[in-house]
Amino acid sequence: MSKSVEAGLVINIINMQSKIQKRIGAALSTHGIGLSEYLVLNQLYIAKNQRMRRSDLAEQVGLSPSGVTRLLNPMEKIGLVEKESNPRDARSSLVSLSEVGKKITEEASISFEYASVALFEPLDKKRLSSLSELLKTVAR
Amino acid sequence: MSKSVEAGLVINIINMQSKIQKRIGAALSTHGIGLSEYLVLNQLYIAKNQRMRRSDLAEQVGLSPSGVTRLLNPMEKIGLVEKESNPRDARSSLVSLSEVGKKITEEASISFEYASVALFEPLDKKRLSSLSELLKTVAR
DNA sequence: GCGTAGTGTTTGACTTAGCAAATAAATGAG
DNA sequence: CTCATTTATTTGCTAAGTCAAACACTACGC
Repeated sequence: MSKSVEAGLVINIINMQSKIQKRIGAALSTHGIGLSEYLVLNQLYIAKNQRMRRSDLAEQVGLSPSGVTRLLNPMEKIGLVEKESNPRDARSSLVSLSEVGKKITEEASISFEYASVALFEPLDKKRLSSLSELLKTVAR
Repeated sequence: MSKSVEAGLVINIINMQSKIQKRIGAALSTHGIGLSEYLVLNQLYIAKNQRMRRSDLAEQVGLSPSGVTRLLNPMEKIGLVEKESNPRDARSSLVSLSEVGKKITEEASISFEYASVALFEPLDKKRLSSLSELLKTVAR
């Protein structure tokens, strides 16, 4: 029973993810956040007005809505993000990046960058952008 | 603050992983197993004598040793794998694939294949093998 | 307007997995 | 041989995240 290229790819991506989790997780832990927290912060950082609806956030970072609620609660408590009520629709509350959150995101991004570069060290620039291109076409 | 190619790649791989988890997880659930369980079964399937030490299994599938213990317990209970004592070293017990486990693995592999192929549908054969090649060089 | 269907978020119960400590056995120095 | 060290596994506790139900609000058909 020999495997298709696709199945091998899936296995390799799973392996990469577990490497990412370990290495990048370790890098981010020096800023007191985990990988999911970073993804949320980063998403808010690049959002218009640094403000988003929780369900959109869930969508973007690949978590369930309840996962976002549970993740955000402690982040609010330590002041990384702020909850704002939505004047347009009282069901959904908006989350925004606080000044502190913005600063932490910028600092954490540097670690994220370094760790990412280290992960792909074995590839030269050309292969790197080729890999990036290919993944981009399947990732979304 | 614009991101490096590497950082973008990491984000894309995380996105892929979450897609994989959802799609392949759904495909495997029809066989009553999850993704981690499949990875373990598959690893045993291709192992010499379809038999491995638990710590090697942990290594291969990217789990902690305790994770393997907890994953394997119910799998033993339903007869997918069997625990054997190791005559060479009584500390480590061997895990082997049962006949039932072998059958389930073969069936689940078909679903895994289909789901994997579907995930990479947007890529033609050439890009596919190119992606595979590139990932292989960084994954291990 | 008013009730029913739909949308966004939170909560309760559960699952999966990790880390560190405990346990159990092998190995090596003397 | 025996004690100390190292190696393999399991267990207690905890964290992170899921699903389904509950809750809160909006919007639409009549």
